[in-house]
Amino acid sequence: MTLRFTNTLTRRVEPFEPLVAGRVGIYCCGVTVYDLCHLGHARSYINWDVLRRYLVWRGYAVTFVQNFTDIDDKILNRAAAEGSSMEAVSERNIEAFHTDMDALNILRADRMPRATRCLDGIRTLIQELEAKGAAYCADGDVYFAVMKQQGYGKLSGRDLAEQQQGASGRTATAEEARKRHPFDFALWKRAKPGEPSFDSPWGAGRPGWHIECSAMVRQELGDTIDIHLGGADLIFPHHENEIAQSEAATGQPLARTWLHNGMVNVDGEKMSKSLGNFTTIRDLLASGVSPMTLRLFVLQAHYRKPLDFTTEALDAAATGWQGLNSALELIAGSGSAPSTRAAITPQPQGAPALPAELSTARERFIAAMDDDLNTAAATAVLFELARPLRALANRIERGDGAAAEQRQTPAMARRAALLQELAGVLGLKGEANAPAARTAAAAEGFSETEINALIDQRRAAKAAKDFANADQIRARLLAAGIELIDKPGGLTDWLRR
RNA sequence: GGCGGCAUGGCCAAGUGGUAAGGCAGAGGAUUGCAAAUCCUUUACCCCCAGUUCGAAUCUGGGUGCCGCCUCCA
Repeated sequence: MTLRFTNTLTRRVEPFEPLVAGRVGIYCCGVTVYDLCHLGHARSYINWDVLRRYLVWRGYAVTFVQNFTDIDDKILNRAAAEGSSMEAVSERNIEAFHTDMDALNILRADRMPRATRCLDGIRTLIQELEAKGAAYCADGDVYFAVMKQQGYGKLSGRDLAEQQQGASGRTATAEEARKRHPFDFALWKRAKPGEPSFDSPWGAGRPGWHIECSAMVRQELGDTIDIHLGGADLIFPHHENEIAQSEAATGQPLARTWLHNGMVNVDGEKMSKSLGNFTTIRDLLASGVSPMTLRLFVLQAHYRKPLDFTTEALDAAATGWQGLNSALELIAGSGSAPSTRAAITPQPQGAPALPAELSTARERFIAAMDDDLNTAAATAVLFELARPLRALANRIERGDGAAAEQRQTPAMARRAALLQELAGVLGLKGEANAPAARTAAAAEGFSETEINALIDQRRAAKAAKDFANADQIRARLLAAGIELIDKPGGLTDWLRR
């Protein structure tokens, strides 16, 4: 079984072979930092984080580069609207990006270049394109000449000759008039009065959107990289244009493999700012959805398919995560397995002989992930591994002494270690959440002392065989979201539901 | 209009030629004063039509429906 990916460039599933054996260079298109990240970003970066973790686990030396677009009309508009500066808006949102991504357990990229700090590379690239006749300057703007580039449209499956007809109605604006072809795009934009600008051979201005990625890829990873990542909505024009620029300049393929993730939909439509149907990551987390629930929700679907975001589906993921989590926390509680909460590490060479069931589980996990990152099938393996552990954890929680003993058996320990290792490859880590749940319950109307008092009342009622009264107390607390759990020895515990 | 993708049980979602993973929800039983947890059992002819094949959810053709891109977008 070999690792295979669906390459957007060839539209087929093909075996993955890095340019240099054992090393993988990855470039992931980042965000334009004019606002907070929403669930679409979360989905994309969770998927690519798993790709990265998996490659590392399989023993590749991965260099992962992700950019920030920190100059753009939207950032300037935002800065103008709030009376601050481009830098202030960018800095704030870069910080927010890190906070949100860290919360989702997404590993930080090895290098995170910013457009405003790569201007030398950008200017050099544009000059090379100009020298080769692939770019032209028009009134302070510089455009890429798509007609000069053989194969333009190969990524998105577009044919320039056919596309021209459909574009005939769009040449009215002043900018369109300066272009030689409607698909020509800006490499450098002349500065408008009052806007931040940078010097260049073509006058003061700033880089176009697409050129920064071409320059950063080259600067950080070289002319040809192994994998280029992004959302499906970037295929055209962004990635098409990146390819055109880079390949016109270097004469080399920009990336061997192009991977694109599907969109997050709401009510069947793409989540986007313009439709106003987006939820930010921090809003979702603030609403009480755990980061790992979101992660599981994303990973239970295949990365290329659209993912419909509904509260029902998210609730299902939350319940599913509780099960996995209790299995993972059982491990953490036993202190017998090594923690994989830090960065992912390669799987041990010459893995120890495992019992047949576990060894099969591990193979199924690898086969699923090798098959174009089939995380949905991979999570199924996790659930199957977790089932006995989860059952054990629940019995321990409810006071079953025999269950506590079983936790220590070698069979359970091996199963637990494997579960934790594979969960770590997917970036899933145990969350201890009981204390927070109690605080929330107490805030909802019943103080902890009141709850304890009611439990005492109920115990007395039970002793007097007054079950009607006992059940009434249970119902009363349940209505407030507090569940009573009777344990052996006449003890009663409670949980926030 | 052009390009690309998707249609699997109540919901989500794997499965690319040999009689359908997994999660959520549901049902029956054991157990429990009740509840919870646990254990056992259980719920799909894979959008429609035609074709290829010994055999198709899986391949081919046609149809229907939905989505994305073609303008900034993960």
